[in-house]
Amino acid sequence: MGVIMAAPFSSHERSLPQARRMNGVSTIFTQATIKGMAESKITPRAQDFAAWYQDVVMQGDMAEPAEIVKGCMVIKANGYAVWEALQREFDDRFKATGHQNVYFPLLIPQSFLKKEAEHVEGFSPELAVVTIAGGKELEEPYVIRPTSETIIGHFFSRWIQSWRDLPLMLNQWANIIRWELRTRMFLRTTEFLWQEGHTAHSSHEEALDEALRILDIYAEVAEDVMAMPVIKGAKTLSEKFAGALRSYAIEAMMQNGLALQAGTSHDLGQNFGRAFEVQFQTKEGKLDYVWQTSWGVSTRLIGGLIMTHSDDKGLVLPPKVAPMKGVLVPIYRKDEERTAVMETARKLAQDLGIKIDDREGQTPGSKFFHWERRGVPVVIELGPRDVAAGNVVLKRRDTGTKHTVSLAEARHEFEKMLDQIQRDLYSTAKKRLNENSVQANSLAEVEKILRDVTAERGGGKFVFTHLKDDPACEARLKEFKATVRCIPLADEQDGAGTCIITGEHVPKRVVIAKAY
RNA sequence: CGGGGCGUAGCGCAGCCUGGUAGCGCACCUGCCUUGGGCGCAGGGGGUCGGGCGUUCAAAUCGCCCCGCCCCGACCA
Repeated sequence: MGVIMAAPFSSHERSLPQARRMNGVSTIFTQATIKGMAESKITPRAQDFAAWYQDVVMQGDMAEPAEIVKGCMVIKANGYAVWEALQREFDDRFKATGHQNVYFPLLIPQSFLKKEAEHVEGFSPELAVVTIAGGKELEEPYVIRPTSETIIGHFFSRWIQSWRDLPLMLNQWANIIRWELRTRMFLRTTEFLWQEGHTAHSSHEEALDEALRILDIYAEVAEDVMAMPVIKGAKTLSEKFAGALRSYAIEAMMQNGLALQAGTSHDLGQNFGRAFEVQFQTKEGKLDYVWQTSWGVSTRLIGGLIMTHSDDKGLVLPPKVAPMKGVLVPIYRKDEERTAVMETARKLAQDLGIKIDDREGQTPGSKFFHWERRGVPVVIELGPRDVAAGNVVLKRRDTGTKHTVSLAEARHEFEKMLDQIQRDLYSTAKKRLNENSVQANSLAEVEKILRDVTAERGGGKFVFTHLKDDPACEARLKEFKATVRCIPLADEQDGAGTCIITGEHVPKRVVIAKAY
């Protein structure tokens, strides 16, 4: 056999007759064979997007549910390596813009949360609280940080006295816990990893500049590194961070058309400064509260990455975040072929900086499937025919196309291919975003477009319409479970108009969508 | 927190209705053979059937209670 393997297995295929004839060669697929494969079973996107996502996460060896810990996940090596790549990209940019890394305690005195009225109200429902420690009931319980504004506010007040201490620009990489009712791997888990930046400034203008500068960094990494197009915008007042003056976010569109808030940056004003008495003496000698910002991206980005690029065969990773940019699969039959192929393979792999999949007892076919599922951008095939001809075959994960190139050009072609994949992934995603962005000019129109959209069924759109930034107006969207994702910073459409609820003048269209 | 589903070998499942002491496929181990998209053959190892209590001569199977996970809704990065 050897010629055939049908198209990738999918669940609808399981119901097909067990034996069939292709190219004159009969291939047998028993139900048990397909279902029982340790690596298999990816539900097609069109059938059930949410199930597809779960399958891709697990088959791609990115993560699995912790099972014994409710709502938590184990991030596996392949997934954590992506996180490390993202961490590097962000961390370099934070450092280059004057931020320093620090680490604050995981446990926060419960009373701290209560110091900012809106903050406590926003976070109370999702707090995990430690009441017993060392076998004794604590006098004051600790909450496990859901975010660190409060404890950082406390220390800021000790560290900041004068305008000379400002700006203070810190960042921490940490884990946090928010007791969520509904969890999905990477997108929303009880515990997750993130970075949280916290800065203090002497003027509102400077703080706002900082918040927007960080938003630019978030957008840059999302688009240039993750190949995930985003819309930068302000959150509405009802969607903003609990305790902020105004929140900003980057919003991405997943393949099912649902929005994903992929990063947020907050203008905290003086709210936490007042709550924690973070005062400084101005150049003029007067006392003022500091103007703060906070901002974060989390492991949720990995979920966004997966839902932006992956396909029914499994994970697709942009080269810039892929733990393995390529892998070489050697092909041989007899020992003498093996010797010749492996010798060339070793040189080539070293030249390309990639690994050889030299596992014995596995056919090349099973290796191709293996790396395909794990999203490796380029698979290099090298067999006796190639060695004889001085060639090598490069296969793109995203398009599935193969290119035969000479060994001498392999390195150049490999790098060119990686570069091309990175660009193509972005433009494909960008095109999808554009094609699924529509305008609406009445509430009925918005509802008609979004009413039947769900995470599983898909069909989501970004609906651009004129809506006043008023909780009462947004409440109307709840009737069909949509939200205002953001008020784009740049006017993405056609300027001012009248609010579809109140008829009042609003300066530009907002983005309404269903979201994760 | 409401609704639904599930829990039997590492994974996916059958067995349960009608009790009789556990089975299939994949994975794994050994050998031979194969290798350009999930090779084949032969042999082999692996399970306190989620937990507890009860009914019974006998419980994966029947009854009660508990636990956990997943999915769907209300809340959220």
